[in-house]
Amino acid sequence: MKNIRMKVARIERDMKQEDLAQLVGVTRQTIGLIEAGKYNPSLKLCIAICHALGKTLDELFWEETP
Amino acid sequence: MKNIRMKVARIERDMKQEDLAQLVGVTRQTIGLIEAGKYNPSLKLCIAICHALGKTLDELFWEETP
DNA sequence: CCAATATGCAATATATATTTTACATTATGC
DNA sequence: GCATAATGTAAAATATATATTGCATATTGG
Repeated sequence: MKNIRMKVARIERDMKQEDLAQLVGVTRQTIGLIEAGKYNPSLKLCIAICHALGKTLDELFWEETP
Repeated sequence: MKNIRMKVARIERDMKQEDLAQLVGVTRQTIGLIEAGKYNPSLKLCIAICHALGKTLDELFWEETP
């Protein structure tokens, strides 16, 4: 499922996918695919993205429904 | 780094590593290695573990320090 | 103490996240 | 409209999470 929260948080910070990618040390494609919901990212990467965007795991990646 | 919060949450629920493993659909070894801090689990697995233990991502996996 | 259970640990195999490269499509400013 | 930047997408290669098996060690209950 698409991660719209992550995309919104990124745009709030006026970042391109590539900006975020460089900040967290991955490729632009990886960021795009995570936003598109086509990747199941690693915990470390999730945490790095959160720090880069000033959010927490729950704010960007939590899902209530089991 | 060892994930002591996850281990505590598991023991609070009186679960063995194997119980949790079955609940979230992985191997006992995978749970053990995550608790030992030797794996960088996927987001989906983290969320499944959280649901099984009645916690959220921030409670079990968040790290303040960049 | 003993027996059973739970956990640690290591090697190999497999699945999948991530990279790399390249091109197509979409948005944005002028 | 045009030019440029931003994003989507796809195939092949690589890195790494996870599975499997087996055995060692620790822990717990009797």
